Amino acid sequence: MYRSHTCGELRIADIKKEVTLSGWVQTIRKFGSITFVDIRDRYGITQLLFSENLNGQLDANPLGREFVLQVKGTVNERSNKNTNIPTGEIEIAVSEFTILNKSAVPPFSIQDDTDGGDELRMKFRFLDLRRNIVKKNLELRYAVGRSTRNYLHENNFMDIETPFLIKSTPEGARDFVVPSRMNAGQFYALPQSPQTFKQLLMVSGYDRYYQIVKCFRDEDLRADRQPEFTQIDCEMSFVEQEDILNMFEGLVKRIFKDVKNIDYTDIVERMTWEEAMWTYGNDKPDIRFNLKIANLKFPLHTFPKNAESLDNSPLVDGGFPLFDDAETVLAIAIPGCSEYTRKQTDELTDWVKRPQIGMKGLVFIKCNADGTYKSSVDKFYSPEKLKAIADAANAKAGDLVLILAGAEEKTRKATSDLRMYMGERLGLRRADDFKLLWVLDFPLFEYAADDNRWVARHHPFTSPKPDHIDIMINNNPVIENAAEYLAHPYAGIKANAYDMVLNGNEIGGGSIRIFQRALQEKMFAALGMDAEEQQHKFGFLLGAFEYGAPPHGGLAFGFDRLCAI
RNA sequence: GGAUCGGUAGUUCAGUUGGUUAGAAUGCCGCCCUGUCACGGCGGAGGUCGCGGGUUCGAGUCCCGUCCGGUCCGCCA
Repeated sequence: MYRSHTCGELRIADIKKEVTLSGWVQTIRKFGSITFVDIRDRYGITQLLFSENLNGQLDANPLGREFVLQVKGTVNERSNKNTNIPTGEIEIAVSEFTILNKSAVPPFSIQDDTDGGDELRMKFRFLDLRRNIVKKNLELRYAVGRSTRNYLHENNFMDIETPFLIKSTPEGARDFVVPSRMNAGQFYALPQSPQTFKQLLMVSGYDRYYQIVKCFRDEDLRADRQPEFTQIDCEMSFVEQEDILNMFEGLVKRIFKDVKNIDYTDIVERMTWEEAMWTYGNDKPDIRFNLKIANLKFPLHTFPKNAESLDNSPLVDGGFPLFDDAETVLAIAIPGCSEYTRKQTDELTDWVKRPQIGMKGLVFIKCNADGTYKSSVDKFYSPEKLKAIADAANAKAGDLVLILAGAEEKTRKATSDLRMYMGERLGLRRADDFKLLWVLDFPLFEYAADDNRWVARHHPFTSPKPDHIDIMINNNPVIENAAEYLAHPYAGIKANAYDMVLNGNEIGGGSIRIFQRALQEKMFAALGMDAEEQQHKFGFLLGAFEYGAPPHGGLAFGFDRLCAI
């Protein structure tokens, strides 16, 4: 852990040189008249050797760990004293030293493999930041930012700052607010994203804009979500979806090259949102591994629309009440796991029953190597039927078929989680493997059952697919019966919106925007805003659209998440 | 707002069915060791068991309340 091959910028070639250096002392080991001290500076850790006559002076100082030392000395080549073989490392034989400052005993060990817990390290963040591993993260973040700026600059994007103390545009997350001194009782909002500003910049003719910018959303935390985060925010004019996809997969490939020296030469895969939900149960699938989901019963509302009728379902004749009553039955064939023991299948059952997943149980079919089938539902199904189900799940001999049944949304999410868990368990989610994916054609609207109204899935400035605009304009958004919202025309309207997914993480998303006042008004109306409210909240944008707003679109990457991955 | 797990030495944690003086590792302090590098050896200091109340002959352990932290759901245009 403390081994170093360099000292500052010194190399083996610098042996015998006289040097001066300063740093934090991390460990001290004494052997009679010799003392070894590991000193850490911005380049790494180097060992100092204090000889007999200096030892006393060092000894005379009651030193805590992590005090600051400046030393003068000579660079030595380190060797194994028994064999006299050089180790390829260097050390400084100290001739003179000054203690620049002393330190209290640190509350945790300042090493890569620290004993400090999260809370303690955050309290003493300034000590945590001394750790090499944390410094490496900041360096990586800097490199990603630099690479981004270089790429966007070379592609004629311009970095333009937008204001932080702004008018609240309440839609979506809760705003952070700042009290105004000038207008007592009134508040500024902090931007949730520079969305409307960058659209105004497009109207102004700055047709390639970007900004690496802080955004603020006053929502509860998650492991990968913070109230204050950074976006790579971009917007372009006179473009279509295809232009955006090409430009920004170029950015991510460039970051891979600059930061990790990875040549991402594969074609970035694309799939529609419906396909992603159907095949992976998730709008941000990890496509590093297969384990696709088979839909044994009801589809995600008619997708794929004309592929197979429900009569072809292996479950159509019934026989097992749990499946017969379920809205959705989903299966995953796990290759080569038919030999799972009772203990292992029980483990999986317990896993899906955890509160986080919340399923009541797990049905499995073992597709034995000899062509027979053994399942947890043997008493409900004939061997022929089991074979039909296994075939529908694309299982081969030697596979284990896992089946979940229940309400559509919950079951699909649980199956998706189970897929990720099995991928992890089988070692298919390799950390050195990177797979990019565009998910396209998201629904424009989402139904908020609590409020009995439509909300924008992406944001209210997102343009519908061109051939869906008519549907939107010619239908009333009001739903009479909440239970039948899926029959409403709005449920089928797709957006010109896209997400970039990396290894199962949403790293960026965006859309082609609405740029005509009439359509934007229709969109606001569909979300339940009357003319007065529209004018009050978004009058500035609607007004701007009247002055020759160009077609435009863009996207934003989650900078922190991208760096984390 | 809801569910769930946790809080014990500086730190990371163990602590059985409620039962003697609450332990380990590491860190810290002292002594020993002339090439260590997760050094080694010997010794020592270090605890309001988050806080408050209750049950009991007896509470780190059981119950109630409360505070703090993690994870998940809601939420995240």
